[in-house]
Amino acid sequence: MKARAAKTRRKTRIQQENEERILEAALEVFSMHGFRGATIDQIADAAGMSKPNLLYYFRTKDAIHRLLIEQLLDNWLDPLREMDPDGNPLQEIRNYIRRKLEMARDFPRESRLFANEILQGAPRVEDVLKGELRELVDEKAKVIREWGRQGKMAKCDPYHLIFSIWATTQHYADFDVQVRAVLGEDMSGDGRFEDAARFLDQLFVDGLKAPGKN
Amino acid sequence: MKARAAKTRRKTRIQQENEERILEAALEVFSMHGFRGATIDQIADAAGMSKPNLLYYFRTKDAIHRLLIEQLLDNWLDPLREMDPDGNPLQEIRNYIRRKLEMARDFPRESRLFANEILQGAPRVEDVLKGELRELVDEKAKVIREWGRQGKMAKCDPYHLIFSIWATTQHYADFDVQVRAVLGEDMSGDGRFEDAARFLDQLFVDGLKAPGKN
DNA sequence: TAATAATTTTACCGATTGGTAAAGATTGCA
DNA sequence: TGCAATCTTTACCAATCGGTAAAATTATTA
Repeated sequence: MKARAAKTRRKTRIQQENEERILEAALEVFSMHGFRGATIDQIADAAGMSKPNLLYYFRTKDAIHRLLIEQLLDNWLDPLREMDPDGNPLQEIRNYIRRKLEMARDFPRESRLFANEILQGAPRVEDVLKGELRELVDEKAKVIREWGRQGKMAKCDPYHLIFSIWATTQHYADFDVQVRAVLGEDMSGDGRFEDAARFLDQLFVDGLKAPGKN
Repeated sequence: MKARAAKTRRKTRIQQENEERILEAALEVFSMHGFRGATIDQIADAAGMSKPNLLYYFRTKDAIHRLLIEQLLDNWLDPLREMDPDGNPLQEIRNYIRRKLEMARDFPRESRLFANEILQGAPRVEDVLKGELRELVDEKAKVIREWGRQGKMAKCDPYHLIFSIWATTQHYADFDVQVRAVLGEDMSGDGRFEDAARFLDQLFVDGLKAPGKN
């Protein structure tokens, strides 16, 4: 522990700055090409430094990726954690959807980094998925089921509800290229976002059947 | 044209078999690692042949990928094409959802191949997205809007409706690892599929508000 | 300001990448 | 059966991959 303490000494100003630049560049590259498709040269290029210089701060490509994923997972589950068992069910779900949608808008690269990781078999996050994530979802699933039992919202499969919220919101980050191709580039990002938010609100609350018919 | 005709002569039995084996292997590898993350050696390995032998049938890595994407797009849009303007709106939408869900179940690698491509900026399918895909979606969006206008279903943004159908259904193929991690490996694929189908039916038709309340 | 620590550059390494040349083996057919 | 067309293997290539060694430079501090 003493020996380690010497290694864990305070970070230099330069170290601080360069690690940030590297992580920023790596997020850009990894989110675009996935782990195997990304190269250290690309990241170094995007960070505006030489490859050996980059490797002075992170000893391996894997180390950069690992840290990025770690930081990502820290924030990723927050919106779900915030879902309040004592709140108004429909309002809680609507809030959750909106928060997830905001994250897709504000952190699309993080979303794609995660999507790439899952899509390619999640070799580096499997334990988190089966541990932390699963526990949190189990917990919130119980809450949602209880809401249904109490007649505060429709009874439904809470797991698939959560999946469908993840899917619909993250879609706007992960499939951004497709969304833009279909809607046209000219529509502003904010307009798209507001339209999406309005639609998802409607879908998750009322569904699509003709109004007035029950 | 005459000169080309000579090249387009009938395929040998061996050629037929080997091209199939290669495409099958390539689908496996590309869908797992994306274009840049996949290597010819991996594909050749999976196809049980040497790299130069593989390159006898496909002259470049790109050519294999291109053909796979081409074949994929042929089938991918069929369910949407089949949506009948003269059918019962809600039933047509439910059918569309089910067909897409079946595709996610039966062709998960194709779904992931496409997802990888879009996620990584869609460099090889941009023209299809902005052309064929966009036109089809525009056409069906008009149909859905008309359904709303006639009071046969709720008025809603048809584009975001289509996005949300794509997102929710493809999620089960693209994020399979995550879905399994949360639901547990033990649940059979069929059970998962039926649960998902039932939930999506409920969501898209009735939404989540408590039944009886309008 | 001198010495020490931190940072950057230059030059490189072996392994792997996508792809080729050409000789050898196999196949189908007259 | 012979022979041309098809197929497969062996041996390679230049470029790029992730990563290292060590000298040269810059920043920090006693």
